[in-house]
Parts: sequence; C-alpha cells; structure tokens
Amino acid sequence: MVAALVGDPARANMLTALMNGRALTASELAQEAGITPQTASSHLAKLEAGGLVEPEKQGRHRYYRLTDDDVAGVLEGLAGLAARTGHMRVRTGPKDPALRRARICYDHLAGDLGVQMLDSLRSRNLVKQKKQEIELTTEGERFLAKHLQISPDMLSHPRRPVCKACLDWSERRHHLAGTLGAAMMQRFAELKWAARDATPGSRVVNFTRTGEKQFAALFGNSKD
Amino acid sequence: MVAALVGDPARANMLTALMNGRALTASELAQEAGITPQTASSHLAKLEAGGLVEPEKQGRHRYYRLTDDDVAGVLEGLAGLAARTGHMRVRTGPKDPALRRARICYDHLAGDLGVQMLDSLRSRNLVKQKKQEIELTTEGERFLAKHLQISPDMLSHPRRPVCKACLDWSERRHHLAGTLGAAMMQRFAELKWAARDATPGSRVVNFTRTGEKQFAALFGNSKD
DNA sequence: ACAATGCTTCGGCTACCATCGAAGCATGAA
DNA sequence: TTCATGCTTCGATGGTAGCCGAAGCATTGT
Repeated sequence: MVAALVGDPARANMLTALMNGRALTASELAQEAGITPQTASSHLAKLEAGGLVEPEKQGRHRYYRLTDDDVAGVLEGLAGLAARTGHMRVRTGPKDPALRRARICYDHLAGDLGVQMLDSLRSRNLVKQKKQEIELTTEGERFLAKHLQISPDMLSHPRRPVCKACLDWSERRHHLAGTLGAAMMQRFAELKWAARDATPGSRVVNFTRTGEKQFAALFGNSKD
Repeated sequence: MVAALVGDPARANMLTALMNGRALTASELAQEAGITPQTASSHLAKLEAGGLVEPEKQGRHRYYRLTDDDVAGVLEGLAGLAARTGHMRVRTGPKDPALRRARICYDHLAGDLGVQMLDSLRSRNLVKQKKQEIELTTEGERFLAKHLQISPDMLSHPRRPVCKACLDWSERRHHLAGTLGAAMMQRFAELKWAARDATPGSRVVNFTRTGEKQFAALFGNSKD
C-alpha cells in the first residue's frame, strides 16, 4: 500500500524534503529524517519499490528524486488534507541561500550559477549534452580559448572525462563537472571572479562584484 | 499524519468501502474490513480525528461517510499510484475465507464466486461491459430464461438499472449488481443452491454441495 | 596498492499499534 | 421496567516494522 509508505514519519520527512523537485543523496535524506544511514537506506529501498522515488547513481552518491509530478501531486493532496486538520508537518526550512547560489561540488561550480552556466553553454551549442554525457564542440573549444584561456590539452586526464553532467544539489538540474568544470572553476578563482568561503569546511563560493559581472556577461541569461 | 491513517489495511478497506459516496454504519464498515466492532470503533475514531470521515448519528446507528470530495480525490490519487506499480493491496481482506468466497453485497452475490460469475457471463457474450455499465445481450436473456427462469420483465425497475458493475472489495474486480444481480441471487436461494449464513448480520453466503456443482456448471471456469 | 567515503545488508532489539475479549453506555423495542 | 441492539472504552496480547551497531560492497582519491 502506497499510503503506508508515506505514513511512516521518517519516510514522510524524506518525501517532504524532495517535494521541491530537487534530488538529494541518501545521506542527506537520512539527515533530513533524523535517522542513521542504514535506516534511511531501508526506507529508500521501500520508497523505490513503491515507485515513489527514483535513484540516480552519481559517483559514490545516490541521488533520489520523486518519480514524477503525479507523486508530487498526491503528496500535495495529502499535505492539504493534513493542513486543514491543523496537523501540519513542520518542515525544516531551506538552508543557506548563499549555498544555493554558488558552491563547490568536489572541484567545480555548483548551485544556481553552476546550472545557469551549463544552460548557457548548451543553448549556444558550445557543448552537446545527451543524458549524462556531455561533449565539447569545436565552437566550445574556441569559446574557452578566447574568453578563459583554456586549451583542450589542459583538459586531458587518464581516467576522468572532460565533461560530465553532475546533478545539482540545490537546483534539480545538471551542472558541469569533469576536468572542464574543474578548470573553469579554477580559472574563475585565478581571475579573482570568485573564491571559496574562508570558513573551514564551507562549500560556499563567493563571487566578487566584477566577477559576478563578467560571469553574467559570459553565461548570463535574459532574466538577469 | 494523514497517510498513516490510510496506510493501515483495515482503515484502507473502510475508506474504500466509502468511496462510492454512501454512508455506512460502523458495523458494516467493520464487516467490510473483516475486523471486530471494537477494533473498527478505534479505527473510526482515528479517521474522524484525522478529518477523513464524518459521523452521523441516527438512532442506534452511527453512519460514517467520507468528509468531502477532496478526501475521495486524494484516495483516488493514492489508488492510482498503487495501481501503476502493481502494488495493489494484497495482504488485506476479511479473515474469514468464507466471506471472501461468497457473500452478500447489498442484495447480490459478491466475493470470488461473484466475480467469477460476471467473468463467465462476459466471456460468453451474455452481457457486454463497458466500464461501469453492463448490458444484457439477447443471448443473455435466452440464457437466463432457460437456466434460471428469469424473464426480462422481472428485472425492470423505475430507478435501478438492470445491470451494474460493482467493485468487489476482496477481489478488486467487478461483480454483477443491479436488478439482475439481485434476481440471480434470489433465484440461487430459491433453488436451494445457496443461503445466507444463519448468523445474524453475517454477509457470508453458504453454497450447498449441489448448489456449488450447478453454479460451477453454469459459471465455472477452466481452473475448477 | 591502501585508505576514505557513501551506501547497503545483516542481526538483534525495542516500541508501537492493531487486534480481540470483556465490560460499560446509549438508544430503541417489548 | 426489562431486554436487545449498536457502539464505545478498557486491558492485555502479539506481530510487525522501525531502528541501530557491525560488517560488507562499491566507488573514489592518494
């Protein structure tokens, strides 16, 4: 029974955390639900078997997201019923907005700006994306050389791909990983466009004022 | 949490029984769920507290109905999610196997045999079913007259349809309702093929040995 | 190669809750 | 009144499922 899946508090917390459409790792969901990873793993297996969530493997992580909008819709309906009896569930609020804006994912740019950047590259045919695989076009190579002084030979690596789609933590969409993603992030730092936050362990990336401008000039969308 | 309320099999059965919009008494709901009145009372109190059902006192009875269409909608949504993963409710049902085998649904035959009967009628083109609507064919009329001495004029009723699909709660498939369903059940009783259980309030229908044979001869499937 | 991280599986423990018997109220009938 | 019916509350029991510690894979980094 599907309702029984949603009925458990721990699972309900996980699902609620996924309601914004973003995908979260198993560990993050465990933390959201306030349970250990083992227990979370068991819950997630059940949710997956019940067709409520879908996993996406990415490196050592397993990202989970709601299967589709139908699931989200039913969950909203349940929340609506719960709300009118005054038994609303208290949701842990969204986290650091700076973290959502721009942060380090391993060694490349993630967050709103990271997703925006890949969007821009894709829409201008500088890269071609097919599911998880991303390929740099010749126009893309010219673009990188011209604006960021990045040459293709800097990007070769024995085991790591040049481009790769990486599921973004805060947005529920992909940003650019791989050696190119790392090289671009490194260049942003060298150009003093951005720098990792001084706080130890923080993943926040702070953009300078000029950095923000330059970044927007290169990758900005019309809405900015 | 609302979902936890729906998650319990017994409560889910009650709610399913109320999905047609009609109000049922606490005892009837207990029978639908295959549990004792005490247990049902506890469940109904929880459902009421959760705002899923509303009681209406009437004499010694307490009628329960779904609070409103929103509740029904959410329940349908949950059923939809359950259906598409094939995770239909399996382990539920009345404890009494006799109740699953054959029972009275209002005034017609339900349970395994009821579903089997409609299956047989449909497969032999004695009736034609389109979703909830069922139509008696001319072959069907001949069949009824020949084997059960039921003539079409016995079935006319100002407001009630001759045939109707009624969702069987233990089988999750349709059985035959309407005036025809009632007439056939009545004929089974008159022919001493079957009789309602003597226990007051029981919905179990007991088939006699000869009745079981005759029924199988008319509506039996290959598996028997 | 080795270590570290993320996640899963396994085994046991525990707590919760559905369940039922028995008794207690309420309503309606004789 | 007295009895019968319908439903609820109380108390005790048992099965189930959530939970975590420890260990086992899988992937990645050094």
